[in-house]
Amino acid sequence: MVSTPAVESDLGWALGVVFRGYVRAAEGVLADLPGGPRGYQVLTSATAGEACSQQTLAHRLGLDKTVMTYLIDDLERSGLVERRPDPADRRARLLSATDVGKARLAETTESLRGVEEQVLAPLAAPERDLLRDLLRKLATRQDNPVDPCAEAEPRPC
Amino acid sequence: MVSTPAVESDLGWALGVVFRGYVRAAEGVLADLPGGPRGYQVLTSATAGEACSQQTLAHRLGLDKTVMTYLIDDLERSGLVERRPDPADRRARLLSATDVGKARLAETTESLRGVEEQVLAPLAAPERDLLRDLLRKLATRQDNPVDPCAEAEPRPC
DNA sequence: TATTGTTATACTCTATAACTATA
DNA sequence: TATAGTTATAGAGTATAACAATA
Repeated sequence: MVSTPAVESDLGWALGVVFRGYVRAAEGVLADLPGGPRGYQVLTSATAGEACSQQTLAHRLGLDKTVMTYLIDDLERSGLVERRPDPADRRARLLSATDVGKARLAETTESLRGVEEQVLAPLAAPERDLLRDLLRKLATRQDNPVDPCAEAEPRPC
Repeated sequence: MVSTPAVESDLGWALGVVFRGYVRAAEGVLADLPGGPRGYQVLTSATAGEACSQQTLAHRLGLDKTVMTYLIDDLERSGLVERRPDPADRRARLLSATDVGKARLAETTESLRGVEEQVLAPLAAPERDLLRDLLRKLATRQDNPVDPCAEAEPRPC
């Protein structure tokens, strides 16, 4: 009668287990990257030129703006990203990845592919793709518009 | 060229956004329940009689054993659960939900169903079920065996 | 006056280790 | 000696608020 534990029907429980499992699995790969998983996400955005302002990036990544400051401090100290005043609004900082940062991102991304496959390993291949798609769809729609700078839309960044 | 942000292909990013989204959405419902989302999970397990020992429960829920102590302290102070020494091993505590706790759980579970639907709202109905199934499948397999007490199996709990 | 980013402070959460009681 | 649980302490992580520069 205990064959199907009650917690398992809780979406929050499943999400938590999977999320923690991913973070734990990615720890090895992201350990020496400043900021860990979040540093990786910032570096990704900086490389893709999506870092219009620290604040919009912070919102997109689900972080506090003060955390974003520390995070970028560390990444900049390691020579992975640079920030300079936005000529159009000198209060804001434009974030960009250095060549070193881009190379580092490429390596890390490659390693993370392996981690993701490892985390999703209990599922069959088509299920893995399905889960990826569903999560991405949910994340993008629940979060905010697709355009990274669409919130305060004075210019396309 | 900025139409598909780079972070969005990162499984970790999607998981984080969805997980945080769920936690935020559930906050209202779980605010006055001691321990929040984790208190809810403990209460669920206690009601279902899956709380063979605090330690196995802690592992199942992804918590430290010390955190489990505080969590149960709060739930017990609120009269939702009880713990008493396991007659078969008086070092361990058997956790059970009180009648008040069971009633509270029923209410909360009902409210959470609504929250889950709200979180999954961006998906079509069949996609929602699919995502639930995939997450549960992944969580149960990645976590540990189905039997809640299968780790140290001296007796079936 | 409002906003971006920084800094300083305080608070919460979590992990570590020491302790008790049982085995 | 080893384990379940508790307690105390310390550390990391996080949020709050005050500040500087720019709009």
